[in-house]
Amino acid sequence: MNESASNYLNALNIQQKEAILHSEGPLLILAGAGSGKTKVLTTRVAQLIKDKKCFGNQILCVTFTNKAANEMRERVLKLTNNKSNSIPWLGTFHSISNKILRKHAEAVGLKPSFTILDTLDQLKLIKNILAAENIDIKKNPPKLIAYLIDHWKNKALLPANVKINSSDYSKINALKIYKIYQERLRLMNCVDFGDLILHCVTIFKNFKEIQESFKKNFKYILVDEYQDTNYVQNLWLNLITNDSKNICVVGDDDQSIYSWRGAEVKNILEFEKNFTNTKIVKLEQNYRSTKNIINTASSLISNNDDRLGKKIWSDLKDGDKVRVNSFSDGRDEATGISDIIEKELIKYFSLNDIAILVRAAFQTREFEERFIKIGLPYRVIGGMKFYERAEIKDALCYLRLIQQKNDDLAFERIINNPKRSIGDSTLKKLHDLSRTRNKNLFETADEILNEDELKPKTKESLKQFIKLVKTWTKLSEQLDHVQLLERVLDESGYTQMLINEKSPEAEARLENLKELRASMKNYSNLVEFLENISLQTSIDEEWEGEKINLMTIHAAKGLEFNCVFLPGWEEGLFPHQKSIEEKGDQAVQEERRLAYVALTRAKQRLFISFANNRKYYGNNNSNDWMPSMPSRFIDELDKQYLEINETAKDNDQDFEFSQDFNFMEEKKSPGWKRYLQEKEKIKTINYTNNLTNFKIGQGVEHETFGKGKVIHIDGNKLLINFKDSGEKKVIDKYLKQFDHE
DNA sequence: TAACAACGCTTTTTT
DNA sequence: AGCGTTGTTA
Repeated sequence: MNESASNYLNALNIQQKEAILHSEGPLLILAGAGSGKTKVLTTRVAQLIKDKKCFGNQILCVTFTNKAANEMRERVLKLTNNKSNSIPWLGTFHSISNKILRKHAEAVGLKPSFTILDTLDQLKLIKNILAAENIDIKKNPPKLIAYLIDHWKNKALLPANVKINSSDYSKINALKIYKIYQERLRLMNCVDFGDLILHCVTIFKNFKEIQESFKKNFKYILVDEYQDTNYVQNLWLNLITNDSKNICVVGDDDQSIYSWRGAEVKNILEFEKNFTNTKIVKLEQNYRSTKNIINTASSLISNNDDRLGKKIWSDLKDGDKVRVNSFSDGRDEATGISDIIEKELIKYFSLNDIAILVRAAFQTREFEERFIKIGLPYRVIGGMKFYERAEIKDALCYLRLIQQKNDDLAFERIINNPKRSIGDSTLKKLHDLSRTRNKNLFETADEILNEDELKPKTKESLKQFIKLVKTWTKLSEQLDHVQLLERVLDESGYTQMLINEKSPEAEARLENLKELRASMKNYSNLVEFLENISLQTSIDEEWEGEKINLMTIHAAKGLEFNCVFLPGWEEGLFPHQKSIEEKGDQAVQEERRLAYVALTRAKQRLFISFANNRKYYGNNNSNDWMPSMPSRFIDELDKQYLEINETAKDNDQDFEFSQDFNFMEEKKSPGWKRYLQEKEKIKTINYTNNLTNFKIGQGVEHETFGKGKVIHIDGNKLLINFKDSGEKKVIDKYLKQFDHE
């Protein structure tokens, strides 16, 4: 062992060392939140290479997200001083499967240049099939069918293997669609996310020599976030694991939050039954959070059953108590949190150290509005995916069609975009003809230019389009992919269409297309670009700059922040109503694990909050407030680690968070009465707030911005011209009168 | 065919 | 409030 290797081993605790040095045979690492599991995994990989147990390309290392994979790659390379291509098989299940499938596409009847469809393409395809089969779209919602297909794939079930035991019509229809769907995918040379993995499994099962070559190559296997693997992923792993059984999985049953995607905690619970002589290592020391945070999180998760029973502990200081705040409504919550950030945190922490983690994506909106208003920079992580934007998809579909004429979905998307007077009726005709002639849409369109199927005007328009695509196809052999895109956007009239629009949105779209061009330069040719773009979540999430982080709890998995805000801890939102309706107590337990993940993201400061009223669906009528109750999870937190602030409820000293949950039925319950009282009070507050006492031209003073003058009034929001900090919008309650000379 | 109004549904979480 | 689907009109 060389010097630097022993150095980095010294920085580890006993269990961590144990996990790293136990290189042979099955190993299960139960790693609590913040227990240094990434460190263990990266060090383990580095150690295998340094000890010459194998080459970097003989290690299969599977992570859950691209972000995690990139981070691991960086850290391993740092430890081994190696080149970036030295661990080629480090990636997500999907990206590794993609790589395998490109090599062996023919084994499942595909060409290596297959396209990966995203969720929207999938849905569109299902809709098309439903239309062609004359199946009622209302009785058979495409989304439900997509969901069922996904579930079957997660269970490794091809159409022929699906068993439906009841006379469940929606499932019978869905299965029928599934069959056609798979045929269509093959004809278009496309796969969906689920196929990436399932096709690999099929190949491993049907082609022993291919399976053997991988089994032989992968001397060591490592799997991160094992608690979130589903049946087909686990099967995939088993098929690729060789007789030496050098498989090391890392997971935390308390952090299993993807059962809705087919994840089976069973995999981690039964790992030792599957592999005899499994070595189990528990990492229980938390290096991330203060004692108060860890103890709060532990008290919550202890309410779950069926745990493997880790006891995580922290050696760090107690730290501040976890704060629980109550607000009158969602907007108030956003205001309150931004106040805490400005008044308490900004002095000690970078904005990058601050995160707001929400249960559902729509919750970020109120915070965005607030931050825009007061001028605090923020970033939303994992929001709109770059390649999902309409203009990007349009551009990609042009390229997809150029590269692969049988991509009907691409054809359909761009045929009338920009408008070419080729509308629904023409498209319907094309679809029908293509089905009877057994040709793809492009071929069919090309063919009927010589026939009398279409009106002359439509025919001419279609002719122009076909001609353009053919020209681009020829050009694609001479030009590089970036130049090709430029030609396409130009000659198709797409750019001109956006320029003509003259709206800010159109300008943003043009900007996005520029960004697309820039990102294409990272790939050497069109095929390579198209092969990889679909698996890219977004074009390198910009982490640069000083910004507050906004994201869902799911997206925050694996991350940590000094200061964490957890808003919206209300019954119905968290735990979410839908999840409870679907799966009852099992779902509540998963929601609780999600809450546990949320709590354990925090290193130093943790703020939980709930609002007494929340508006859903962006309803602006003041009477459409949904009354909300504090989440049961707040009740489950051990109070000795909390500091509770009932800012919106100062009249009720012995207020308890646990209110009567079924208040709808029992309207005379104390909880209901209290709610009515609160509602009255909130109305009063809002009323007085809207009538501000300040007048335009008046001198005012603000705690942080100093002195200034009122220049505009909008309800209780005032635009102030501050002497030192310029124009800012503030709410009147933060202003004092200041009579200037 | 395209442009526009009306309507109803939505929001759980994602590779 | 925002989107997609449906209906109406030029």
